[in-house]
Amino acid sequence: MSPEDPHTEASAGATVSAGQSKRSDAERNRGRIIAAARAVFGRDGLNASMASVARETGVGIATLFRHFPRKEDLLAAVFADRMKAYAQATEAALADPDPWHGFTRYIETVCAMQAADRGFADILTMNFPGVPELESYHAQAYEGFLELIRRAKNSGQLREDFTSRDLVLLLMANAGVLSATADAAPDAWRRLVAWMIQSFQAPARGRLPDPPEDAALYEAMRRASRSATVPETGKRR
Amino acid sequence: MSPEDPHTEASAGATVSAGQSKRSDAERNRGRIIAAARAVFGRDGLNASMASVARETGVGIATLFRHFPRKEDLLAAVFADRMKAYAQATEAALADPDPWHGFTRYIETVCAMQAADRGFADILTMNFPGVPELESYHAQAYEGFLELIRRAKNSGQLREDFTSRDLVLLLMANAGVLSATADAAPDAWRRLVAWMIQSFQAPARGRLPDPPEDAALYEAMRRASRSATVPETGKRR
DNA sequence: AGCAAACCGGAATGCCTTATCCGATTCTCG
DNA sequence: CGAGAATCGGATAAGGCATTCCGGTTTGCT
Repeated sequence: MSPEDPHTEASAGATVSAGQSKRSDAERNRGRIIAAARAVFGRDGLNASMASVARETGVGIATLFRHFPRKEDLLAAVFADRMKAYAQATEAALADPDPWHGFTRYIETVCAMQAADRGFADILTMNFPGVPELESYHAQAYEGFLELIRRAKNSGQLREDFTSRDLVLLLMANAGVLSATADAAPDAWRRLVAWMIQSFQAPARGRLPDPPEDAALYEAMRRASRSATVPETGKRR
Repeated sequence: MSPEDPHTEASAGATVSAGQSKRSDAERNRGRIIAAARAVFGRDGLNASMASVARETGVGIATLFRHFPRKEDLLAAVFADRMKAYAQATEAALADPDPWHGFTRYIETVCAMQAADRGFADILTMNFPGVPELESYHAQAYEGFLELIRRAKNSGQLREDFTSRDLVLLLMANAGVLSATADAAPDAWRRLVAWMIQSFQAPARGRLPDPPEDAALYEAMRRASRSATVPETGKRR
């Protein structure tokens, strides 16, 4: 198979069983919705409204919600292929003969994916416990990244105290820079990433505070995903 | 008084000369509102609702809006003293005999202020062109930081290619980490800051992409402040 | 060609936000 | 201690959001 050419493939069969049992106009609209949503979320970020997606597609609101009953479902359909690319990026990086170069190129690639798609930037710092399409790729990418770390450390070029949680930290930091700079300074993120990568390089320049616990980070990402789909109804106390 | 034009006098009194000419209960309420708002914005971030501030204070919505006609005005009153502390932190850092230590401690202090107050974390990555209380402190802090950079570079411990825009970048990145981790991993930001500071230290480990233009960063911060006060009404095109 | 089921779009619901109106209360000064 | 004006607070407006309802239209099968 040729795994390149993700676009046409993904938009056609975004979910596995979406294939047949629909009427042709419904099938066509589903594809158009996903394409339009990709553009809208990529431009305006994850909290672009469902109405704006419907408008961009040229269909009514009801049509949108019939195909994707909750906003979460649309997000899953739109970002499934990006998550797939995200997971596959580790394989490409592992194929690099130079462990350190593979490691840095992976980080740059992932952060560039965030920069290219403001919605995806947010998605990467979230977990969607009810959406296996996104979660499984997330786990898969995590596995690959662990191997990347192991190789880079063995080569002596990655600091020993680097952990996988540091990537999550960088993704969150990068999302912050991207959402703050947006179109006004679209390349600012590159400088942040460069600062961080140079710091990751061995030898260590000093001690670091302990990274956050895995469980704590997971909890943080889970909360973020809740407040992103449900519009900020959180009044605690 | 002329009923035709009630707001010029009112806004002047609310912002500049908040001292005397009010009734005692109004004066007392003003103080209580600011205290409550400080707590609410610190806990929930900048987009906590005005209603929640009124509830926390124990006053009606109208009272809140009479004292602070726009949300922006309340933000200015609440964060003026933090901005002052932010500006004064450069003086403390300049008093440090060790230029590098003063530089790093300043960065840690500022990022700690972000972590201690989620509202302030956002404020620092924004500009409020219509609010001199915030803007002037911003400018003052900027001046002090330039001097800090000069000293640290002269001592040979700060990389020559560091610029003041890198602090803005770090503040944006830190805001991203803080808003993503929140209570779930409240110390995660310390690790990000440590990574960055170690990278700032001379000698340079490699080249960096150019920092964003000053004008571009300013524009980005200005936009952020607009979308923070006005609730996301931005429909361009 | 006909006809039912599936699908469509827009109007409507309910909850949120910032901001304003107006009748009731409370402070202040004589 | 008694007006009168400043201040209070709940109801209300205006608009954004995700989501649902319903009458009209299109499709596909016979």
